[in-house]
Amino acid sequence: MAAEKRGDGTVGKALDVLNEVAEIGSPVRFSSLLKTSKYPKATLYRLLQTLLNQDMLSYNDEEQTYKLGLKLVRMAHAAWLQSSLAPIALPFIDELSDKVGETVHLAQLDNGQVLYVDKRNPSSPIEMYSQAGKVGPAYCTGVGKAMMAFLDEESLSRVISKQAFFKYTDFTITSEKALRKELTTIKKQGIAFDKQEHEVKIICISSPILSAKGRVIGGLSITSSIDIHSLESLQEFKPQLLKTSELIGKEAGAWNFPEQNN
Amino acid sequence: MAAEKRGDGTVGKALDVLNEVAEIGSPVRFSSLLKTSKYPKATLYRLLQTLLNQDMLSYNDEEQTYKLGLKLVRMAHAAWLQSSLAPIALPFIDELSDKVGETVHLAQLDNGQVLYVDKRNPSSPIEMYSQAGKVGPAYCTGVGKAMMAFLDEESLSRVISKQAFFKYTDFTITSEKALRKELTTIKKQGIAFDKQEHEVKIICISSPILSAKGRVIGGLSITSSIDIHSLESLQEFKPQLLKTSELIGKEAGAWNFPEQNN
DNA sequence: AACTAAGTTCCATTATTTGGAAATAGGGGT
DNA sequence: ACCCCTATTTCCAAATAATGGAACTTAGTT
Repeated sequence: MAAEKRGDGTVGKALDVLNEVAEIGSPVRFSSLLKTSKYPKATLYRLLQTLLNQDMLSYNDEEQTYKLGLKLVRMAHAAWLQSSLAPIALPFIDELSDKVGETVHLAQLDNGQVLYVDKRNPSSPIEMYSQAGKVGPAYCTGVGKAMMAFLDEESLSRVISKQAFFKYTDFTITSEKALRKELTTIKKQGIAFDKQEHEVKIICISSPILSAKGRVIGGLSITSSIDIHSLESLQEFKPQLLKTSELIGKEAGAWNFPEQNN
Repeated sequence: MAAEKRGDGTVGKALDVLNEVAEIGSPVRFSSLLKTSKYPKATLYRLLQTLLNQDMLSYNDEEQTYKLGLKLVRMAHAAWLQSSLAPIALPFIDELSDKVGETVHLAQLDNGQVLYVDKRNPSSPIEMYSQAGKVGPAYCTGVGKAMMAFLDEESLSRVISKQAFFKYTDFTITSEKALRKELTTIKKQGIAFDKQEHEVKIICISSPILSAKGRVIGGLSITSSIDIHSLESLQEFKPQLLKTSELIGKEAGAWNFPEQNN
């Protein structure tokens, strides 16, 4: 037995299709989905109809395209409230961002990737769309490395196996060996840096958020650009960053926030 | 024809269960769900397992509780990007919020309710998902009334039939008749006010966002409290509010934003 | 009108879901 | 330790829903 891979009957298939639409990221036509999809025409068609009925997708008559439905936005609000660290961490992040005057990110590990669940940007609002819900690579971001460094070996291997090691910049770590070495250093120092590994000019200092039992429940970072800060000057935020992470970890414990196992 | 009720096979049932968990808003035990649910024990159990497998739900071993999964947060980001007015409206809202220095909300009608898809709060920093994804009543909010006022009769009846007419404050409109009268005035003036109808002390001025063909695609509001503004002083924002709404409507047209039919 | 590509429906076959009932796991309490 | 009560999980034959190849419809082209 062992349905090792995916596949919970029809529901699994439907969510699969939903994911495909999500990943494409823009309105898609039926025929376009059909080309990628592993499901036969009639099946795919019916799955799409069902998802439409359920408001998980919306359909544009004129363009004949499908896209994700607003119902998801609605549900996600509930999910964010009840499943992310964000509501718990909120006051601490506000305070940290006020004090340091830089962009602060709160993230969690989700399926080997970094899922940003909150963000504070004290200065300008413009830049990008909201970060909550956005995902990024774990192996080349500050929060990602900070969280990985404190995983137990089993979880770590699982997460590492999901890394793409794509070379975003000249500084991106592109091998498991180099990554593991870096993680050892990070664990020793309690702090991770992103040295322009994901985006040119963007650097950050980051720490894991640990539960009372020492398990990783999230990550916190202060981000800046090399036009404003050097790695050394980011260092100065270390005490405040660690303090905030610790406070969030404590608070999470008080709220029974689950120890995850990604 | 007309599958009047709900029910797209198993997928529908699974999403139903997901909704139930979402609506409860906090981690739930199996037995607790079972009491509310229309599905028999074994069925409910398997649906929950499937949703767990798919990361739509997460399970807390110690507490034996289910809650919404992070996958939803992730998907919602994609949904927000591709299905809401927010990305299109972003620059216009930034500008409006800068100019007026007050809280600005962007909303859409979703299933008879107001779904907030973006928010700017010039004073305190952005707390993204704390508002995006939030829903509110249509009959007693500025954006809700502004949008309703410009619906065609068919859509309007549908939306009105979904209103609860709960009396939140002394000023809440609690009958269809009174609401329809108010909507007529709003349509004439092109602007709606929330006169503490939803929350005491909170007032707002609001306008619909219309497509080129005059169909409602969203709503925009400037919110304040009676401690700071009177209705008369909110009036002063009318030209800017209308202008911004118009610009967003135009831009949406350029991007082929679909005319919805709520 | 004939051709083509895209989208939709049909329906006999097959695979999944169903749900009552029984088994199992967890607590207390005595 | 034992029993009892409750909550959760598993089983399995019957019932139902999903499947997908093929046929059909629609819209756009030559």
